Amino acid sequence: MTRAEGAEVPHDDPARTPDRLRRRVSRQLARLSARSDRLVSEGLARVDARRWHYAVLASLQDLGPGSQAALSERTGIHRSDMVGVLNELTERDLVERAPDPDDRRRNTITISPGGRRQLRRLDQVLDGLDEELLAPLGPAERDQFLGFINRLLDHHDRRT
Amino acid sequence: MTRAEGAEVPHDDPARTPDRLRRRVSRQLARLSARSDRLVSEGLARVDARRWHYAVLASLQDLGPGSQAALSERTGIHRSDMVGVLNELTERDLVERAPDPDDRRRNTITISPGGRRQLRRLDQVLDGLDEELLAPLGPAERDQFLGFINRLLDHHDRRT
DNA sequence: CGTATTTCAGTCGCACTGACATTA
DNA sequence: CTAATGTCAGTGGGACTGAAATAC
Repeated sequence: MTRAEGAEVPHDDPARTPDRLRRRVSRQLARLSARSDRLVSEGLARVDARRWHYAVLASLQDLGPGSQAALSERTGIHRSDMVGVLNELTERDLVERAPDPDDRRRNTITISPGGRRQLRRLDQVLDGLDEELLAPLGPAERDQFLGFINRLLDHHDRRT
Repeated sequence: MTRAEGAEVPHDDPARTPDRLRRRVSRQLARLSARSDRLVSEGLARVDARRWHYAVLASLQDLGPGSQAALSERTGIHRSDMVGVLNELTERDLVERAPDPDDRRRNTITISPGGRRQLRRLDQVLDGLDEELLAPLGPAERDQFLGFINRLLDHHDRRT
């Protein structure tokens, strides 16, 4: 089905040539992600949300309130982007941002009832979008695919 | 191993809660792609290249010369971005851009000997980067992973 | 005329860097 | 003092839109 490992084919050998770009994982991954991002961005925009909103709301719902730095850690959203995201979420009354009395450098972020409602909505929207994204794969394949991604992600996360 | 299909778990059910973000394929895909992109961008920058350069050079090498529109079609790079990429490639003497005598709207782009050399170099660099990206996966798993990506990509390409 | 090609200017979401003031 | 926190300004690559000029 595919070339054997370590076949030592030179990079200008016609044998590798016909699908050079198709076999470049990093490239195909980037292209797939771009399509996925567009799908998701459009879907979320229809309910006045962005990808970052979902990550923050889900983190607050599942792991409870936290400082901006803690949310940054949990979601992988950069500290300097978090402020803008929280501005948007507070504007929409989906979270509350209150000064932490125990450490006056910090804000404590809490999800609101409206935020919980929006999170349920976003989960439904994203269920549909993930379904659309993964349409060609069967249930077991989807689990494998997600498993591969998470293994790679874990591996590269532990290298920070 | 994972939840059964169609289990109808509500989005606020604690049973789905612990790894909500980890199970969102579109999100994990985007995060993995971001890490991959960074890896690749840094690696290519060390040899004065970008991702787009590789796609164009490989397409020229494997499928022969073509107009900018044709290259756009082959690589998936937007027509309006192609001009900038080709400016960079001609600056480095990796391709030649000549007016097409048969259709004076078009430029015919040809890879140069230097371009072929650079392509071989980029293939080596990218082999190393893909190896680093996929380090946790065995050979068969890598093939599966790439297979999944390409199936999804094909499916969504045929829907344009 | 409508259409295709190249080019330019600008937008957008995401990820990131560097700096700063405040507080621990 | 150093370190952490929130904030702000700015950068950068990638993907996109819209429009103009030219040639078919």
